[in-house]
Amino acid sequence: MARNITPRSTDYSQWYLDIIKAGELADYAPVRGCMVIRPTGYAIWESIQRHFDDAFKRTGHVNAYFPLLIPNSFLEREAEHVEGFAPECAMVTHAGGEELEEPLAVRPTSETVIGHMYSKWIQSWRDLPILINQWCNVMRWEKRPRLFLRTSEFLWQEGHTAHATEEEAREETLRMLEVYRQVMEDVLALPILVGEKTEGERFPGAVDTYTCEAMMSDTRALQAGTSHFLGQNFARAFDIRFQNKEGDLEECWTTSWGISTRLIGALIMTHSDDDGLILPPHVAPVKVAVLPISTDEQVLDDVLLPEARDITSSLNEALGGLHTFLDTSFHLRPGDRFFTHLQKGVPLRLELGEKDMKGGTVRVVRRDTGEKLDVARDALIPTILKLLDEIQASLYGRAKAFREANTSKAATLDELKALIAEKGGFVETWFAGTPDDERRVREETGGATPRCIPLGDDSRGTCFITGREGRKTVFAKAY
RNA sequence: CGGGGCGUAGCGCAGCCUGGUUAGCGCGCUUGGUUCGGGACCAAGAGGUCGGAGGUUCAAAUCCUCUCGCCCCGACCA
Repeated sequence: MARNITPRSTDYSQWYLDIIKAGELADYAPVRGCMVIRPTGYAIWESIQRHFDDAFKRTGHVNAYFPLLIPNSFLEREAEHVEGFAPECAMVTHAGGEELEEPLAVRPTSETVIGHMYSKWIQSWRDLPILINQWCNVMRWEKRPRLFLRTSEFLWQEGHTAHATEEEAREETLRMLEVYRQVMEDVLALPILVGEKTEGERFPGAVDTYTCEAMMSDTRALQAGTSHFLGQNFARAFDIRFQNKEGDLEECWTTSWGISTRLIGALIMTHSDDDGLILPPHVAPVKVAVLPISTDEQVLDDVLLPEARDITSSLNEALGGLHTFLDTSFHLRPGDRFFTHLQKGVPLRLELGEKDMKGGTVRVVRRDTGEKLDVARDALIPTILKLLDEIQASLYGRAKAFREANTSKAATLDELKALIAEKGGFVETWFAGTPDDERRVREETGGATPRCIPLGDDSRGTCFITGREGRKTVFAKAY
């Protein structure tokens, strides 16, 4: 049988779905727009969770859990928030065989319930800050679902913090943005453009929204994570007040920030090739697959398997976890066994056969380059550690070079239109427009939206729409 | 919600226009054999109320009506 993945150049959507299918990552669920995350995909999510959760803990956050069902009246308390989320809320109207007095929303995000609880928990300046994170599922009834990128139900993490001062809340917003950037770059090997959202792209109810933007291998942008400075909007709506040192009542300043299973989609669309997924070693649940190869059962039992077990356990020890998979599917032929791991993105494959045993070597194959190395058994463990680091760095470097090659500049709307139509990718502009201008650009360019105003760049120039002085703004078509 | 397309075996499809024995093909699956270091081959099997309901007809996967569901492209969005 020939390859079962549509080439990326032929049909990107199909390619993406094929990789998910071939890698056994996820399926559509019986309910429209919902997905089933299969064990292979879920292991990736657990790995992502672990890395982010560690980073949250290091920055002083703790985990908690808030309810799935939110009274509709809660959502209505913040005007922009309800306007933004009402259209995509799933509502529970009946329970216990009766119609409910008040419909309950299946949480699309938890600012409201958490705000409600914070107002009870916070009395004094001594209660602040509150730094809580929640790992949970949310539901947004999207018009057009796409596995991992936009499913009706998805898994995510939402951090919600409350602070005594604006300055502290703003610091928190940017701190978590930086935490996101670091984990995404160092662990997921995703080059990230961090910046501020324009007015039209802001989170409903936020004062400022910051974002991590990544570029997929079809040059479209993907919003990989966001961090919001909510000002006192939710504190006002939910009465989150505290008494300061002087004895006066003040409203809190709150933040929220989130990443989701969408990151799995980002991994797929950044690193995969036409053979399947390629996982950066730091996030890969299985970093090394060990395949003893022989048709001789005696040789397998007496020589290869003991050796493979030995390699597996020393590797697990060296890697500090169960990251090595000993493949004993001997009912399959070698080619089939190779492709299983290839499609699932395992960074390194070790082949151990009689030839290798005689030569005192192990065949090591890199997933990212296909390069094959015969490594001396004595040097195996350190070589693998080194190779994993190399793969990690190489995947990041490759993606970053790709992003840079697909980033350009436009000074006028016509230039932007031409670039979006012909080249795609990120286009840097000067922009000072309103949400109406954003809509206009979107229509005129066939879908380009402002992705962000990059952080740490205070340069100014003439806005390509209004002619006023504008900030550097990156436009792109986004998922 | 607008525009397109599709429902036939676990998956992917052909057959439909022009109705006619027992509904086919590829992959996968089962069994046996030969293979086995980058997706094997041979042989024998299992597996279908042709999305659903109604109608036309001697006869419907095929024609007609209604209905349900799914996918793609837009608008909306992490």
